[in-house]
Amino acid sequence: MVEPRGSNRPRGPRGSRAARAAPDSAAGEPGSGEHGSGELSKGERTKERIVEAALELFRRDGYEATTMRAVAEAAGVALGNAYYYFASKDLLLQAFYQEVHEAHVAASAPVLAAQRGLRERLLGVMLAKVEVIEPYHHFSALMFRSAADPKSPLNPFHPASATIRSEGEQLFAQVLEGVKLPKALRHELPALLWTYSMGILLYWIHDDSAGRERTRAMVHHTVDVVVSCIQLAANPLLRPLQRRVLAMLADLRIGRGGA
Amino acid sequence: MVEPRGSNRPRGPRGSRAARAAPDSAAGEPGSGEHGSGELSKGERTKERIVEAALELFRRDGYEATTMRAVAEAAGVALGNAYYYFASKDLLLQAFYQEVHEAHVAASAPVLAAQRGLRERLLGVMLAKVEVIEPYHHFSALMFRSAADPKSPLNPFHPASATIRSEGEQLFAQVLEGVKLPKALRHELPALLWTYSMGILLYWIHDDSAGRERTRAMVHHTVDVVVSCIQLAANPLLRPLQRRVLAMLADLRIGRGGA
DNA sequence: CGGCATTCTTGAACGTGTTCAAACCCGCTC
DNA sequence: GAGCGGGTTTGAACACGTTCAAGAATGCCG
Repeated sequence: MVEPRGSNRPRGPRGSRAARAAPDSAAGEPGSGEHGSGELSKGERTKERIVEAALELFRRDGYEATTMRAVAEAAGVALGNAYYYFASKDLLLQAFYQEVHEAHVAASAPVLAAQRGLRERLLGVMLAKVEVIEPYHHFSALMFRSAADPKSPLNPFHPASATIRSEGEQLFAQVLEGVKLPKALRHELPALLWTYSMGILLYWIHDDSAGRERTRAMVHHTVDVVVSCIQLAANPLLRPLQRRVLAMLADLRIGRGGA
Repeated sequence: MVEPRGSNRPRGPRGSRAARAAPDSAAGEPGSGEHGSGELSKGERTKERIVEAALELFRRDGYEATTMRAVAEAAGVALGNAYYYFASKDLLLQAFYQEVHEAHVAASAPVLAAQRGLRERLLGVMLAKVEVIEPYHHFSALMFRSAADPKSPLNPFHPASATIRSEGEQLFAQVLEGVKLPKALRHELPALLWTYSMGILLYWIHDDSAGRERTRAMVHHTVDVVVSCIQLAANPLLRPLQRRVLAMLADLRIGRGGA
């Protein structure tokens, strides 16, 4: 669909190739099928080492300051080997997102267990997010840099990021669990809230206030607004507006792959 | 405020320096003060040549495929000289944005002259935007890539982009001219509409439909929604929501430099 | 064991954006 | 003219992300 990338840029001799081997995304956990070898295969162990080295260096030095050479060295492999498992440095970031997301889910669990009201649940989850990502503020800008580029596998609409995006939406679906909602919205809200959280992230990235106070304030405000909007959606006075918004969302979904 | 960038990355010998000379942003047009020499100074002419070469190559080959070496050669200067005038390749893009924005203003003029209703004016201006940027779709992603990075001078909140952003808001202020509005919003709307247009841009970037039809449809829908919201804002029933939104916006403005 | 295929690994090489110290130019004053 | 000084220009050099052809390891079948 998108042309395979190397068409305008001048190349060396013979610029073929397209998809790498990429021993990735096997069905389930390792150690399931095959001839039950004890644990991870050799390649998988190497991949693991590379991810770990990368995450550690990212955390310590930031994304830009971490070179692929440093990652390779820290993982005890040759430079080219890192590229065998991760076709680009950006792709290494995906591992990072995954980790952050899992931490976020974990941090949200207590809130979701304790609170019943929409406002409290949403607020708790959003504040948990801000909490969780705080240690990475110094380099998280990068998320958006390539996230906005349609050609980058990191943008949330790229197939490669589909899982992580849908996991994000899932979390917001949990936020809505047990909450009374206008039924026209029930379907749309998880994706909308996920988008909203991306907006907060964008604000957060630009926020250099101490302790990220401004982002926290913003979360309080916007959660109020969002919850108000959701509740107002039931009001018959707003029916025409609601119709418009739903029509827009329907169109939006045609554009993407949207499940 | 933001540390001057070269603190973690390993450097060659002596990594001092901070601000370049950058013979830029003189008060008015050239040829005003000084001993009235005919026209542009030598340096200004060189700078001009570099911009022109860059824009042409960007248009022809896209941003990534255009190398600084190619720009320099096309401008008839040495590589290093391009960096004397533009501290980075990104900064060259700014010249491009400027050009696009001026084209957008020009394309909007007829609409603003002819239409009186808010919906028509906003719709016309937004469609004009989509029209104007269409030729650059193949590489405009880059706008957002660095636009989202707080450290990049291209992000709209960076001082270096302040002028171009405020020019954008100005255009939307024109859209509102002669339109009846809830006066609480009058102040906020230009910036909000500009933000809205950025959102559309983001959609547009990801839109690979033929003739960018989907974006156009999106514009129609969202303009409807936006106009509805503005009109509803006057409704007393929504006063509490309105108050919340305004409080949020106030907070938002503290964060930025916002005029 | 000997071949063969597949997966994994290597490191040199390429092209890129960017930096820097040294030169060049040009108008000025002695 | 000689010397000075600041704006301008140069091109080599650097570090980086990425590619690639070639080589090891490993597994598999006879």
